[in-house]
Amino acid sequence: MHNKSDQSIILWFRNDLRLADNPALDYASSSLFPIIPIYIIDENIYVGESSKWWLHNSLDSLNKSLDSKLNFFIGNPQEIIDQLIRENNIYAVVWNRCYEPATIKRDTEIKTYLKSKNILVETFNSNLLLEPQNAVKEDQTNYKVFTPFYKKNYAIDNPKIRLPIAKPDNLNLLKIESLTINELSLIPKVNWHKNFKKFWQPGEDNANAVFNKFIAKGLIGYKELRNRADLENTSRLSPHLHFGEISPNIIWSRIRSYLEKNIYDVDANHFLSELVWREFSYNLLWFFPDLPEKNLQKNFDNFPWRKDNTILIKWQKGQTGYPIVDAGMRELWQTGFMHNRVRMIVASFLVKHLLIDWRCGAEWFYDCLVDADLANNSASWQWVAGSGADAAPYFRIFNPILQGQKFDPEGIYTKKFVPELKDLPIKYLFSPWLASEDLLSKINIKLGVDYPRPIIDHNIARQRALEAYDEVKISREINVS
DNA sequence: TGAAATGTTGGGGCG
DNA sequence: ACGCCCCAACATTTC
Repeated sequence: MHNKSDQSIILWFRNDLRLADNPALDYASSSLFPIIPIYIIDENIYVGESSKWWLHNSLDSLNKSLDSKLNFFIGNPQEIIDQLIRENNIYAVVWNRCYEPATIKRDTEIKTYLKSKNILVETFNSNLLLEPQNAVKEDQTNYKVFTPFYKKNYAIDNPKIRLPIAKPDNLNLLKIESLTINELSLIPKVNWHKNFKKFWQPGEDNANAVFNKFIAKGLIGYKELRNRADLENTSRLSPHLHFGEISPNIIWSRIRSYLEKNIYDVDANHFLSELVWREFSYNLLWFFPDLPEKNLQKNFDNFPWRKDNTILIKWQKGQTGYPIVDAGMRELWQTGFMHNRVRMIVASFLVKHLLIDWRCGAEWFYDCLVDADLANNSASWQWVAGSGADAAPYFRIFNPILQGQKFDPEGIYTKKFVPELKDLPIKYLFSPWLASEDLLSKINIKLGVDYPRPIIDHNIARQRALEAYDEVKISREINVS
């Protein structure tokens, strides 16, 4: 039998790779037992390629903040933890909760198992302002429309939204036999991500620096300018949030104090509403675990998607012939990220112009985005497709020419990622096929050679999409009657 | 968190 | 001076 004085506590890090405002860490540290911090690569849970790059760097950063005492493992978490409790005198296992269907199932089983072994298990909310069960309607069912969800649950002074917890000091950490970070083999072998480090610096300190920069430079004018692809008014916090390098509570409380100066500040309020969209996505995924695979609205099950891999690949590679679409897809490939407005444009283009299943787009995004997040990605794709909650109406078809003109008015963003068009006057930048042969040859562009002709005519695609969506309308009428 | 088609209005050119 | 047409400019409706 172990002595009580030998006991230690296992702190299982997951999507909470930070020290500040980390309830599980706070609990472990207050327990006064030595902490064995662990991270497990669960090979049964799919992580996108860009996310792996981020994860490696974020873990590296966390490990440094933990005096290089983070213990890495690969395999089945239950087996790994089981071995740890057999080899060590473990008082408790603690973690912060995750909300993806596969993770919920896994964690529930582990919790049951550990309890059967008489090991104390404590879990916490570190990742959401309100957990899904705590943001339901009076009849206990979940919200399907964003605005009431937001208004009823996310008043700025809602006492149910926890204030951030300070970072504990004097951590007593135990290093045990485990893998090195490089043995996790997270860095993808193909070096397409070689430039990511120019755009992104993972880790808690960097997350806070990005947030500070946003408050100082991006927040004023945010409501309108967040849509401008050529400006830097978006927060770019999404990957930091996904991996838990910063908590939504830290963001919430900071903006809350900002609002004390002017509670009606439209920019700060709009920024908070975007944070609540994240909560809404998690809520939807919680109550509809099939969200990543199945249409939330069943009448979309009969939608006549086109299966055309050649077209899909052209979209993925940024070769559609619509410069704003191609710029976005190339930004994604080169940087692991895409501006939010442009995400909507390329998604609408795939689903409505090309009539390709939103799941194909979601899969590509999930693999390419450093901020890939099952809840946000699934909910947002369904929103664009029209099959989701509070979705974009089927008839809202973005015109990729007008969207380019509106949200990249000088073409700076587009020309950055589609440099072959850098000399094309703004008048034709978003519709190069309208430029004269003469003009095109002056700037050394031959359409179809140096830059593709449009993959499909906008007006034809628009008509075709409206007709396809008619079938959804008809099947809805059948479902209703 | 649209875009296009259609409708309305009002000023100016012109017979 | 008047009515008619044209057509921006704006508003409304429809997809």
